Order: sequence, then structure tokens, then C-alpha cells
Amino acid sequence: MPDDAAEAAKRPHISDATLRGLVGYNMKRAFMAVSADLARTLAPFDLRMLTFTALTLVADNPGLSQSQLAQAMTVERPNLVVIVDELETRGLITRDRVPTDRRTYALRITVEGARLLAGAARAVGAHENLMMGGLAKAEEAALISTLNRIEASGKGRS
Amino acid sequence: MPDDAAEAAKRPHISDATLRGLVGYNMKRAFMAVSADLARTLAPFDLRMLTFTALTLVADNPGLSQSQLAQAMTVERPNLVVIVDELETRGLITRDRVPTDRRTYALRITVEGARLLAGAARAVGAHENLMMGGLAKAEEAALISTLNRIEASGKGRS
DNA sequence: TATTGTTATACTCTATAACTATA
DNA sequence: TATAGTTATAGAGTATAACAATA
Repeated sequence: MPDDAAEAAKRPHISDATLRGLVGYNMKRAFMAVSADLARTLAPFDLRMLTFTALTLVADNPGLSQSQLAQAMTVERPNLVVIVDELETRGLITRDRVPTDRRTYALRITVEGARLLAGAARAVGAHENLMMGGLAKAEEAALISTLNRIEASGKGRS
Repeated sequence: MPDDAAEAAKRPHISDATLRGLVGYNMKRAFMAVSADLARTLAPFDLRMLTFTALTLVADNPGLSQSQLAQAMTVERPNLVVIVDELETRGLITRDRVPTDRRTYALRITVEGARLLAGAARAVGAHENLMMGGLAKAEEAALISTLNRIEASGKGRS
């Protein structure tokens, strides 16, 4: 009985059957696979998931403030500062003072930022097609809908 | 037209419609909600997702080595060391030398570890029920199956 | 008083290189 | 030479407290 080590050493597959019953475990593994591939996809554009997300939200919501962007991204304000700093330093977005409320900055994408984003968005689209290639359209829609329901469940308990 | 900031400031909702079309974005948001709730669930047991996962795998695969555990968890060996150290220091698992291969350790859960894990697993089950409460059984099974397919897509591209 | 943006700081998770002891 | 475990280290991502400027 204490010789289970010899068995385990030979055993090629470790059983994670217990954990496979938990949605969270499967979600973590799938998310890590997707985010690793996304990182590879964005690397040529010198973007990460967070900077790509921020750039997209700024493009779609011109003039929004850092607080609004932080809330949309579910990121604490202090953490967003470095992200916005990086995008501004690279000339991808602008940070303009707002006359009506001089505490806030209005974020807008630049022409160069829009050009970079267009290419990155195409690459991300291809990445999504490859990662989700095995899924039917309806299946993908069901997945997104289910994920959103789970996200909402979490919000109610925070 | 440069006055979009005034509009954006008043706009209560920032649009993330573009990103909502990406599975990866929805997965990150759902995963963060789940893992935050899981962290709260495990805190009373002084466990985190990684230590809970490791403890479960050791319980289900007595005698396995650290390399096998690391591979099962998709964690690099150096990062697993501190996890195993913590569990061993707390008396939740044992780390025994294997006579047939003195390089490896055989990991086994202790009685105390099994007792803690039993309570933690019950709490995690309750957490899962709450987070996935809105899903039908079939829907949950479909979700897990889809997540596994996505995980496999990623493996093929690493 | 409350809010925006900021600084400083710390903790967790992840990744790589290089070492040791065994095989 | 190859593998198991280890050390050291670095880089992301996330979280909180506290501050200055502005409302």
C-alpha cells in the first residue's frame, strides 16, 4: 500500500476527474489557453490583452474619462493609469483636459492608434476563428450567453 | 465635434459591443467573477485556487511526483515548489523520497489534509451551485464540453 | 465632502535560466 | 546525457491606502 508511488510513477495520466466536474477549473484552463494564444497574436503589434481592450474601448467611446474606462474594464483606477500612460506615450491615444470638469481627462484614439488597432483587430479576429473554429455559430453564441450569465451571478455576490 | 467629451461624461454606459463579440473577452470577465468568488470561498480554509487544486490532485493520485503534478496543473515546476512547500509545511501533504528513483518525491495527502479538503470541497461545491445556479444541467455540461474543446484548440497552437 | 487622477506599495501568478543530485 | 527538484529572478496583473487638484 505504501508502494503507490511506484504505480503513480508509471501511470502516464494523472486523473483530474474530480476537478473536471467544476466549471471554474475548466474555465481557467480554457482561458489560459486562449489568453496565451492571444498574447502571441498581439505581440507583433506590441499590444497585450489589456492595452488592446483599452484601445478598442477608447475607439468606440471617444472622449470617455479614465474612470469610465476603468469601470468598463473592471480594472482599479490606479492600474489603469499605467495602461493609459503607455498608449499615450506611444501616440496611440490623446489625453485632453475637459473644460467643464478640469479633474477629468478625455481619451481619444489617434490616427496612428486607429491604424494599429485596425490591424490588431483583424489579427484578433483570425485568432478567434482558429481558437473557436471547432464551434458552430449557435454554439459560440450559446457560450457567450452562458458566460455572461455567470459573470452576472458573480456581480451579485461581490 | 470636439465636444464629444461632454456627451461621454453624461453617458452612463460605455459601449463594449465590439469586444462582446469576442469569446476571449467574455471568458475573461466570467472567469474573473468566478475566481474572485472562489477566492472568497477558499479564504476561510486558508487555501487559494492553486493550493486547492494541488490538494485535490494529490488526494486523487496518491504517490504522484511533483513533475506529474506540475504537468497536470499546467504550472511550471519552479512555481509548483512553493505550492508544495506550503502544503507540506502546513501538514496537509507529505513529501517522501522514492527508493526506486531517489530524485523524485512521492506526494500524499495527510489525514489533516483530507479533513481540510473535505470541508473546502463542500464549500467549493456550494460556490459552484451559486455561480452556476442560473444554468440548466444540460447547459452546464455543454459549457464544460465547449470549454474543453477550446482548451484543446489552444494546445494545438502552443 | 466627494471625485479624478496619481503615487507608492504589495501580493499573486506566471516564466526562464541555471544549479544539484540523481539516473 | 537527461530528468527531478530547486533557487533566484523578473514580469505581468491585481488590490489598497493615501495624496493633490478640482468639484
